[in-house]
Amino acid sequence: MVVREGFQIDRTSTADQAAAALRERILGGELPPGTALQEVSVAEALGISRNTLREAIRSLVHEGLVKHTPHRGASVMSLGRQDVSDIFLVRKLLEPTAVRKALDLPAEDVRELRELVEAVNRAVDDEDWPLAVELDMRFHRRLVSQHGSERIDGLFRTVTAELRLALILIDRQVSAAATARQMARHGVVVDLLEKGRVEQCAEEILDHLEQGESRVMDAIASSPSLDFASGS
Amino acid sequence: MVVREGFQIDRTSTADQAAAALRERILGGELPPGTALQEVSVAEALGISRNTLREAIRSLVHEGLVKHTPHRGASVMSLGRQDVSDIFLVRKLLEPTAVRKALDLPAEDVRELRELVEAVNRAVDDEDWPLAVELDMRFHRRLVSQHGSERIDGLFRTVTAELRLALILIDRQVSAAATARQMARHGVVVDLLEKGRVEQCAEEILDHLEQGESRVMDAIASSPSLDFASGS
DNA sequence: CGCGTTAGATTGTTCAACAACGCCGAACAA
DNA sequence: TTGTTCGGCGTTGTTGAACAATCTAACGCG
Repeated sequence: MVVREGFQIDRTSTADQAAAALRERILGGELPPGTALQEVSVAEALGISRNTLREAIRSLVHEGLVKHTPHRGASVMSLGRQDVSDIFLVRKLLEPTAVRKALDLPAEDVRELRELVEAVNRAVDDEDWPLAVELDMRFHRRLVSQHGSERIDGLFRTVTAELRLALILIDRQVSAAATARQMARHGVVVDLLEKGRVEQCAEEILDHLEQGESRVMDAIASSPSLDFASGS
Repeated sequence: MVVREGFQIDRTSTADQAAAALRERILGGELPPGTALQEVSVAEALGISRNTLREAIRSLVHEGLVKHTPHRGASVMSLGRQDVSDIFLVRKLLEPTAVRKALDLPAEDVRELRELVEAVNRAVDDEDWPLAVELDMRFHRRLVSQHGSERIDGLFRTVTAELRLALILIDRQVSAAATARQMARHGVVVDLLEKGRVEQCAEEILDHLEQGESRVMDAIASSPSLDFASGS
């Protein structure tokens, strides 16, 4: 708690560290959706005080990763159809418009995107799914950053984080082939972008998203988790 | 604290109540941008514990109304050019696209919008500026809600709240005539919307926003507040 | 005048206690 | 059996005090 790790000093509050730790555990698949977060036990497990944990949890609630019911405690958010639909609504608005703003994209940005695509492909080849998902989302984040707005980036970041909540449940339900085919389309997007065929690129992304949405929806439908879990 | 007001029971945590109280004071103009929020004094003023206040403040930080610097405390956020630009970037993305989605708008929604426009006009006639701003933003919120996404509504809500942070500084700097002319355009928007001239309506809104942005920018330029106050 | 040092104030975090509330089972009545 | 009421028990909500870590500003010194 008071220890300095290595050489670099700490500069982040323990509450934020705790939030980060929980976020990692949630997005990593330990603490699956629906898991209750009991204050005393979690605080003890993280080695922090109950009050500090409370602050951390409040952050995660704002990020949409944790659901809080008064006097009933906090639990890892579990998404229903409605949430997934909402999330993809956001993506279908943000990503195509981002591409449209990416006309005359600097060469450096194109290179960066291409590197991400290759990284994703490598991860898919290695069948390292968690990494593939992580890189995939980083790619999309990079696209959305073309809007040039912190706030939009923020929304997109939380939205992708929430989506991962759904993805961890279905990671292995989904066939490898379908995933690979899906990921391969990123290359097409960058190609179109480089050639300035913006409108066509937007179409491509939209279709990409539609497919992604229906795949997640299907997976949720065949999942044991409740649909109405996310609250009325 | 433990008292039940009237008959209806409380159902909201004191931290949330405190956050709401602070939000109101901030948006209302007491606690102008830059005001330091000392934990002990504020907690005492609100009649709550320091720990509870901390939770409230963390909420406001997430909403963008309060800025927090480690070991230096929290203060009411003060927006710079960059923030205003960012906020209008978001609005210029969200509002025109919302209108485009509002094709074949139900009659009831149109009526609701029209009522809001009239309410705004009434407030302008009465020169009740705080109310006018409030209603103006409610009108825009209603537009954005056409996206049909909770999360987009959430982003827009925080963004408009932040904008009010800038507006309270310039409320009275701005000429009444210009404000009135600006607000009057809402009627045009609804008219176009009702006639289904969606594209033209989007243009109208975009122009409306451009004008609003430059007006806020001008006001900030001639304001004593620092531009770089929002942090690097 | 510049600069390190120290003292005071403020924030970060913990701990222990109590109040308020939800959950669950036992006792009881219909 | 079914339904209701009543406590007990565990958890959350909130408080107050305490200490550690850090920032700020005034002071004194060269």
